[in-house]
Amino acid sequence: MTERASASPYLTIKNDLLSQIRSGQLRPGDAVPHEETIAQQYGVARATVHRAMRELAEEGFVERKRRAGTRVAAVGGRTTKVDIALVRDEIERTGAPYRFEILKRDILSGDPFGQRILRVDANQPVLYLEILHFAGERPYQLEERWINLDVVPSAETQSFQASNPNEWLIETIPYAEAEHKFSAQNANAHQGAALDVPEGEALFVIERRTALDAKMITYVRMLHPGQTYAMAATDFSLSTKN
Amino acid sequence: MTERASASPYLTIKNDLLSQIRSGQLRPGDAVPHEETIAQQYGVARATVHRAMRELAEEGFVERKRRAGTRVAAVGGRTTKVDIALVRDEIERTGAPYRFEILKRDILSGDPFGQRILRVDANQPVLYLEILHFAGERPYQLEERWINLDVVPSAETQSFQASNPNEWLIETIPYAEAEHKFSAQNANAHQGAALDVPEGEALFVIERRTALDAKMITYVRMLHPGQTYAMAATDFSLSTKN
DNA sequence: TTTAATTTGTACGTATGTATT
DNA sequence: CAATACATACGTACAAATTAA
Repeated sequence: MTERASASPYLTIKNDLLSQIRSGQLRPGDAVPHEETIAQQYGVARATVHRAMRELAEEGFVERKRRAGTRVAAVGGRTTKVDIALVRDEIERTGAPYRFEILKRDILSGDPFGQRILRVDANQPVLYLEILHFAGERPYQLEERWINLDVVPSAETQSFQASNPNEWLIETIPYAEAEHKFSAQNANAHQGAALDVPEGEALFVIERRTALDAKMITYVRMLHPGQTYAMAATDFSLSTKN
Repeated sequence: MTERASASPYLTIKNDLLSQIRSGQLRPGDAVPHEETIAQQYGVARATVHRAMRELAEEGFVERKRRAGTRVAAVGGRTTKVDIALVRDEIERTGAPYRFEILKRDILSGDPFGQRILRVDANQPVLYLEILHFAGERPYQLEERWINLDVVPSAETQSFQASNPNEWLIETIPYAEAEHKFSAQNANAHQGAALDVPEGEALFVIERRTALDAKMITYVRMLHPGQTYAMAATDFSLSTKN
C-alpha cells in the first residue's frame, strides 16, 4: 500500500482506486465504475464517491466526462510541485545563520531592460538592487532585482534593514501573482566574484515576475552556484497525453 | 478582477474572497467570516461555502482550524506547478521533428553508482542507456538512464525502436511514483560533444527517481543546454510561513 | 435534426464527528 | 469539560454535457 488507509470513507475509496491503478489492475483507458455503482459497493452516498473521484481527477489519475463516465488517464508526463521558500527560511533550515548584503542600489531612469521587463514607459524610474544572501560565511544566492517604482514608490526610500527587499515586498503586497522560470547559465565575472565561484561556473537560476492586476511589480533573478544547489520537487500528479 | 466570475455559487464565493485577499481588503492574519455567516450572506448552504473555503485552503490562501476558524494565511514563499512533458511532445510542440539516438547501451554488473542509486545488491545487473534527443537537427536533451533489470527484466531485450526508453517504461509501468530534482551543472567533455556545446557550458539538469512499492525502477538524468532551455512554472499556490 | 437517456457536476438541508480553545 | 467551528457524510434534487436512438 502506498498511502495509509484512512477512516474517512472518501479517502478509503480514493486510496483503493489509486492502488488498483498503480498495481496495474486498472490500466490507462480502462473504465472506472460509475459513482452510483461504487456508492452501492461501499454502502455510501454518491457525494462521497464523487469527492474521491474529483480529487483523483484533479491529481491527473482519471479523466471524467459527463455521460461518458470515468476512465484511467493516459500518462503523458508528470506534474510536480515546487516550493520556493524565502531565502532566509531556506538557509536557516540548514542551521546556518542568515544575513544579506546589498551590493548595488540604483535608480535607473533610462534602462531599456528594466523598462521592458516591468512594462513601464521610457523615463519611468526603476529601482535596481543587487543583493547577496549568505549561509554563514558562504554566499548562497545572488539576487538581481528590478522594482517598479510607479507601483511601489515607497521602495525608493526603504532602508531594507530588518527585512530584505523580497520580504519587504511580500509584507507590502502579499498576494501578488507570480510567474516563474528555471534555467541554467554560466556565471559571468561579476557574478562569479560575488558568489565566490569561478567565472563560467554553472548557476541555477530562478526568475520571477510578480504582478498585480496586470501591473508589473518586480522582476527578480536568483542565482545559485550549481555545485551546491538543487531544487527538490514533490510528486504531485500526472498530466494527460494531450 | 483576476478570474472571471462564474455561475457556480461556490466559485463566486471563492473568487470574491480571492479578490478581497489580493486587493488587500483582507490582510494576512485577518479572520474570514464563519462558513455559516457567509452562507447566510450569499443565501446558500453551508456545504457550498465549505467547498469554496476548502479549495482556498488547498491553494494556500487561507488557513483553517477547527474551533479557531479561518484566517488569511501568512505568505512565506510560493509553490508552483511544473509540467514535465515527454521529450517527444515537448519538441513536437515547437514544430520541430523529433528523433532520438541511443548512444550507449550497456549491462553493468559491477557498477557501484547504478547499484546504489537503484538500491540493488552487488552483482545485480543494471541496464545503462545514453540517449540523445533531437529537435530537428539540434541536440535537445541528453538522457543518462539506469534501469533496474530486477524489476523490469524485459528492458534487456527491448529494441526501443518506436518508443524511446522513457515512453516504453511508461507503457509498461504507467503509474509509478516519481521524485524529481532540478539543478545546474557544467558540461563535461563527453556531454558537451553530444549536445554540441562547449565543454563547461551550463546545463539544466532534471533528475528523476521512479519507484513502485519501494522498489526502484529507474533513475534518469536529463541534460539540456542552458542557453536554449528554460522550464516554466505556473503559479499554483502560496506556502505558509512555517 | 431532435429527442431521450446516461453520467457527472453542483447544491440543498440535516446530521454527526472531531480538533481546539 | 463545554462550546465552537471546521470536516465529513447522507439522501435528494436538478443542471449540464454528451452519447445514442
